[in-house]
Amino acid sequence: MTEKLELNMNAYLPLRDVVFNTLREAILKGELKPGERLMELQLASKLGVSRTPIREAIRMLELEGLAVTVPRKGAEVARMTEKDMEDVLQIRKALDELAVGLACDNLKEEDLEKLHVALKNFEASTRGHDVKRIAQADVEFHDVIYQATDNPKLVNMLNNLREQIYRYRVEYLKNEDIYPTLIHEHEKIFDCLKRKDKDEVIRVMSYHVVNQEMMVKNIIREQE
Amino acid sequence: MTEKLELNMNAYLPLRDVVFNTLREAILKGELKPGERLMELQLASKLGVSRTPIREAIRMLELEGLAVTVPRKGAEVARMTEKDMEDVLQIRKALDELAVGLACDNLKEEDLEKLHVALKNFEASTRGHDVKRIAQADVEFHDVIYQATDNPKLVNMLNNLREQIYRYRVEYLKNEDIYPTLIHEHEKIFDCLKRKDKDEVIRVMSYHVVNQEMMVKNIIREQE
DNA sequence: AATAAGTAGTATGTATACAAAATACAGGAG
DNA sequence: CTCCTGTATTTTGTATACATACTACTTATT
Repeated sequence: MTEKLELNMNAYLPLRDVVFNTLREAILKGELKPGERLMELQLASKLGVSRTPIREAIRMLELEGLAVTVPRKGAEVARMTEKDMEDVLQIRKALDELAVGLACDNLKEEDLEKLHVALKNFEASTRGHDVKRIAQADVEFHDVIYQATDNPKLVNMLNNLREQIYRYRVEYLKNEDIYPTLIHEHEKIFDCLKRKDKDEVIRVMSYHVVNQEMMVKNIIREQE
Repeated sequence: MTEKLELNMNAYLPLRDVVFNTLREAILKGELKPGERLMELQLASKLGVSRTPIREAIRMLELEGLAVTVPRKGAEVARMTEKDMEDVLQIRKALDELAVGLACDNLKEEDLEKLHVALKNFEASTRGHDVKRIAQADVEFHDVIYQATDNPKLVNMLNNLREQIYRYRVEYLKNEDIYPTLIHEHEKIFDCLKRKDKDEVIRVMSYHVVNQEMMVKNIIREQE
């Protein structure tokens, strides 16, 4: 039969998505710096594709807030001022509170276990010095909560907001002094969820995000 | 899809943006119905442009949540289930609460005046029978609040969320019985903002959105 | 009659060609 | 020296061509 051949072809992704993911990664990792121009021809030759998928990927980055384009001038990696960061974190605070509240209502026993694993995993990661791994472990902890909201649109928006501050988060995670605080806050969130104490978990999450905001703002101020 | 779909070429804008706006309007107005396919060639010939700007516009609609594309199959106007609507309104409730709280902190005297004008304007519009005008007046009332948040990103997200339920909102606004309630709620919001009673205005706004949610859900249930 | 294979037609994915606008720079006028 | 301007170059905007996958219909086989 010809069945298996078709299965192999299923692994196929449109180039625009491959390009989109590649550029997004590069921006988040800081390989493409804020303000850097995204020139279609240059990117096309660098990635070995034509301009068409590049252009479509840029349109997508644009709506994700990772790129800004000026008509007839082109696109560049979005710059972030302190004000932009405040705006993003203000929204993120509201949505993280919503998410953790929903999670508190919905969490199953198995979710709590996953959360506990993620918690321990984060704690362990801070004993190493691999900042990316720490950031990843933190993402995974919060992801368990996001998934429990049973609201895909909300998950999507929270991931997007997280993306927008990722560059700066990695910076502040280099400061090892904050690890104990972060771990403690994660533990408190976990405890509240276990006890189904909705009001309290929202309060803790709120504090957790505000803390982040101050850290990130310090980073930005230093960079300027 | 036999409507005309004409482009407004007056503005000096890249065609992708013109096409994007045109298609978005058509979807919101219901000229393009949920589930309807968005075929590039067909749209291109109908709008008198090539496929390129159409494709880029579709990528943008996709990230706005107004279109869904399946690789190698094409795009279609996003369908909305009752669950999707719940999800959107859950988020909207959280962000509207945030917005009205911020507005309460920031509102200047002139903003209050603008809000009062919008309030009266809405009231007046309900005495006519032009549903679109009523919807527009409602949008303008809430826009004054959004603008006062001084958070462009939040404004953007709220506008996007509003877009996603616009089709159904216009439906429920056809029910004239609800006008007094809506007017009363708007008045309460205005009064609270005038008195700078932040806690209360958030409570009222929350109620306002929950009310909408129930109405919209009824509409969807009727349609199924 | 039902199903499978083959085939024509259609739609999307990608590349490239051409047009128009923006930018950079050189040279000349004041 | 500064500013303006014209031209060359670069870059984006748009259209089109070609390749490939999908759809639907027809035909053949059981």
